[in-house]
Amino acid sequence: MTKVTIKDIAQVAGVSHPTVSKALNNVPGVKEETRQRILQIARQMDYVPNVAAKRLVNHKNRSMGLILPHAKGLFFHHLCGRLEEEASRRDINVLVSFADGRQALKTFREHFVDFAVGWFDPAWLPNPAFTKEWKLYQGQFVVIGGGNTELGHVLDVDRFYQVQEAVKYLHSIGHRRIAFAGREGPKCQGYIHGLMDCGLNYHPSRMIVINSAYYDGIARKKEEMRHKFNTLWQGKHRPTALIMDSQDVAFSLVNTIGELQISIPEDLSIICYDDVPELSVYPVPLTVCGPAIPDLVQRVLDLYEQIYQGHQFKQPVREVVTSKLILRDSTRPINPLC
Amino acid sequence: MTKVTIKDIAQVAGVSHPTVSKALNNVPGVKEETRQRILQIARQMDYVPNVAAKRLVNHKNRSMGLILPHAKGLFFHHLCGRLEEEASRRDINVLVSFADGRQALKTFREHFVDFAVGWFDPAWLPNPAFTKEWKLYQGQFVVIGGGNTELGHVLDVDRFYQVQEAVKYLHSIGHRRIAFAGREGPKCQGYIHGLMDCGLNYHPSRMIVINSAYYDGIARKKEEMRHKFNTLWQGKHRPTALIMDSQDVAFSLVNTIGELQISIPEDLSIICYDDVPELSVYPVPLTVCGPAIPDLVQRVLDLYEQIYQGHQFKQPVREVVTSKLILRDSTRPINPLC
DNA sequence: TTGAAAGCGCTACCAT
DNA sequence: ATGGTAGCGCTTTCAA
Repeated sequence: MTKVTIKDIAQVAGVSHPTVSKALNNVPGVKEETRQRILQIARQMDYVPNVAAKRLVNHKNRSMGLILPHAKGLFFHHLCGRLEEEASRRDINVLVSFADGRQALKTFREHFVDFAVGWFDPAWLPNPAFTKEWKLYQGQFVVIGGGNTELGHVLDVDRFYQVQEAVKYLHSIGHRRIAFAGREGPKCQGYIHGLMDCGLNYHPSRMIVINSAYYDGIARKKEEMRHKFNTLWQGKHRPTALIMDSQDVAFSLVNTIGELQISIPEDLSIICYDDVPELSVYPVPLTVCGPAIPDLVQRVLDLYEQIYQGHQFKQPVREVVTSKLILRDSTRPINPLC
Repeated sequence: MTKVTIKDIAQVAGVSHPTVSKALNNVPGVKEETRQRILQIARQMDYVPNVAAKRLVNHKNRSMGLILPHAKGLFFHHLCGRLEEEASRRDINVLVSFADGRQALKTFREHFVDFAVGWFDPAWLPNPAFTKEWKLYQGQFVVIGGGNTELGHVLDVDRFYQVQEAVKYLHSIGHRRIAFAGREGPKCQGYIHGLMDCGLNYHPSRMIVINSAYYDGIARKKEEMRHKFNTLWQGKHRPTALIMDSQDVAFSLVNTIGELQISIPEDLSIICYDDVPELSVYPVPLTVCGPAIPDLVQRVLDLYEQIYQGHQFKQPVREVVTSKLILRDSTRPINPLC
């Protein structure tokens, strides 16, 4: 099964191979009659263009790489699914890499993926190795989910604001003793500022800070949370509402809460950051905040399209994807004096 | 920012470009000293090989594509993480696609990923469109997790056997009324055959068949399960043990069980298919079966290495990755007469 | 409108 | 051990 090349077609058609190339690529400068004849012969001979040869000469393609260096949990899973779905509708190839940023970019560079979308921690800062690789990377680069960088476009997610709003909402329905569980970072800050905005005191014991990292293993994390939550609940600062900073915190903590015979929302109202479908079918459907994945995907694809069309930005895009609280059954008003 | 080629390296190193090529590819015939010097220069210049040019002369690059067309849930998440980790240790680029098989293969072809690993349903059969794309695909193709195909190598997972063993285990610790919840397929069959092997009657009402598909939404699935399980539990065939066919079934069902005030394992022993870490920190750590992700990854990488070395298989690999039950707290012996 | 020639980056082959 | 040259399949001048 020997491969058919444009030279073979040229020979059969009695023309030269550049003419075949032009005909096949709809390049003007070939008589319509000749073009049709060539097209037909190509079809008959089952010609398949050699992408390697094409790519060697010209480097454009519609593709996009998603970098998820420490993707953990369901949010990223849904993000991948949605992005693939929408991108394929627009005829864009999506490849995802779970390698660290530098390595992922290098892989994309090798494999001709010329538009990269990276999800990084809010605290992320490009290190020298990354910056170097970034400079080598010829394509466009978009950071979503935060991270401070001048290197590319940024589609940020306002964690701070969203948690702040969550606090305000809880306050508006009568809660005064509001706790928070999560890692340090913008969500944590949003919690504190939310309290201040409502004229509530921030009490350190109502802040459950999770230290264990992903690689510590899930068992360790769960143990840590159970212990800390129990201390809070038995202590004198028992809250009436709790904000959790992510879906995976909810995963461990809601169980712990159940074990302690605490009812949601009767004894404790809960709001969770991360708008993933799974949280809507918890034993009690959870009120959530955080960016809507479809919105995020839409913005990324719009940006891709602009860049693909060759639009020149005077300066990198800086945009914040907002969202609103989704009320479900895990929050309820309380008598402020109770 | 112009691209660095082997000619650029050759110039700097004061050698010819074929020598650079040999040095970079570990081809014998280059003095060790020269090789080292070239390697260092290549690193300093941030050289990235042009995979298109390599492909044009039929040369492999160390890359691997993972196809996860309908990856849902945590198992795939952990699979991605582990594969990336182990592959990067061996200097293999991993790219993952969430597109359907045909589209994913096309994407890999266009991006010169020359080893594709696809996870497909056990019932999967390549359709004509897929087969056509497969023929175009230059690289090697491995199916993991099942699917019947002659097209490539198969690293199967023995769902049937694993569930069968789970039934036998439950029987061995005294259970006689064993139920199953999941989709139709090999796991389901394994359940029935397991019962038969133990001399137990298969009773249709003890089989909770889940019909709702992924895209029906998680709420629908949970509702369906709750209803069906409740019917079983209130009926005359109330089981003492239950096998769940996947992590996402557990996700909904364990909650339902809790709502019904049923204690695990006191009232009901549970075994869940899918060996993911999350199941070890459920309110009660779950006994699980199913392939160990590290084993799966190891086998894939071994196969990759063999193929990369140019090993010619007389016939496609057909292998089954086995595993054993992991006992945790969700199963307990019962008095057979109880 | 057409085609001859050059060249993309790489490896293989055969000199030296 | 090293390098010159050819060629993979294609597109792109540029001259006819």
